[in-house]
Amino acid sequence: MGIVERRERMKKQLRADILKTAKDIAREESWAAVSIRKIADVIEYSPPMLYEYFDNKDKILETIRNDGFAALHEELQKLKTLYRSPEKLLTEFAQIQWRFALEQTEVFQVMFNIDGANCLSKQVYQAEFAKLNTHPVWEALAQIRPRSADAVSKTFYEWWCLTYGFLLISIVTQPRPQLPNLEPIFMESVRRFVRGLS
Amino acid sequence: MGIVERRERMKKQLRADILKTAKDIAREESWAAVSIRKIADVIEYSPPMLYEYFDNKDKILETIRNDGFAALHEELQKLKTLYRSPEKLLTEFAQIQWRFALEQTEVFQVMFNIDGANCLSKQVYQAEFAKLNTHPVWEALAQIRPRSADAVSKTFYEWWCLTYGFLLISIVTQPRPQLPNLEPIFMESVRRFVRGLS
DNA sequence: GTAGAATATTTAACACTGTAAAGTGTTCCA
DNA sequence: TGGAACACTTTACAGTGTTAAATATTCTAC
Repeated sequence: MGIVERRERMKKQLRADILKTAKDIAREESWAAVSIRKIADVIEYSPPMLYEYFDNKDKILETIRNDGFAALHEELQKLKTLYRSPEKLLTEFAQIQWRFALEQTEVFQVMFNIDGANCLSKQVYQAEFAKLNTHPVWEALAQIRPRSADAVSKTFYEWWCLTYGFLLISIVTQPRPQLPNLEPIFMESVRRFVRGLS
Repeated sequence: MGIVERRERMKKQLRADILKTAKDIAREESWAAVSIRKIADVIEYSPPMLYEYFDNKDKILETIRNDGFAALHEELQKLKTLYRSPEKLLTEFAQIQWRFALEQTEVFQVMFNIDGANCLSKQVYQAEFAKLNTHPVWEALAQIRPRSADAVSKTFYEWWCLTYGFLLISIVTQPRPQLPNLEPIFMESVRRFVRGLS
């Protein structure tokens, strides 16, 4: 009775292929160039086949967006087990965010709707700001400077804007030969922010 | 001989109408919903007529983007005559940026390629980072903490990422009605940045 | 092993999109 | 008044997301 299992496995594989192909095209061309027909062409199926796996194009992007946030969350959980110092956790996570934006720019573009990536489903942001007090970054901030939950949440939002905002601007305004090495500037900003907390 | 002048005037008007209509549609629906045909419909001309005024759709967005940056530059020049204190200039400008992003969100979206606004022509960013030492914000930063030109330019980039990054994240992640609550957090971040300079 | 049901997949079509070429008016000057 | 210049529209093409219908394939039951 391994037949249904094999089918299930192939379905999962094809679904993953769709997502990968979308990202590949976006990386090599741009998100504006990503079309259902082009993806179908690469995975060697007819366009309507994609609708067996995703309700519509937007859901494809939504999946990539959610996966992106999930991947960062995973990294964050790893860091939590690695470092006891909340300051260290924050700067290390910022470093990971930088690498992620650099190495998987096309995913980052979807996560924040920039440069042609346009995904209507935005409920992932609400999720990011729900149950804040269990978020490792929130915990780290509270640990560094214990205050009311609301005050910590404010700082959390500042952190969010500082790190992701920096990356967004850096990606969108690229290429920018005048300021070649932005990573040190980014990390310096982050460290100053962390220092300024206590 | 007022005929050619009248024609010239009407051409200019129509050009402005195209830009305004694009922004109107973007504001009421989204940038994804802005199409040549829809604009043509509103200004009551056939679609190809638009190509007498703009080479293509991208040029329309590019114009809106450039106009947006130009508008902010103008405000900045005004501030320069109003305030002697560089700290005051910076915080006041941040306030203006906030209001601009709030009141002309659709222009802001084009300026930074977010939420469906997708404009390929990015040379305005290069222009923003060229001749930095004449930029009022650069001057203010240099005045507060005089250092090497490179060091000031670094700080300028941090300022840019802080303010615009904050606004980008706020626009992208928040459903509109919640945005006003964030202004104090934004301004607080800006003031802390300015304080940290000296 | 074959009929029929269930799945898997494709073909064809619709209503959109940006844009170019060709055609039609309309205005103006000699 | 004829013809050039200009203003503008019609038509068309290749592309988009998406749906319904048609077809091919696989599996199940006899």
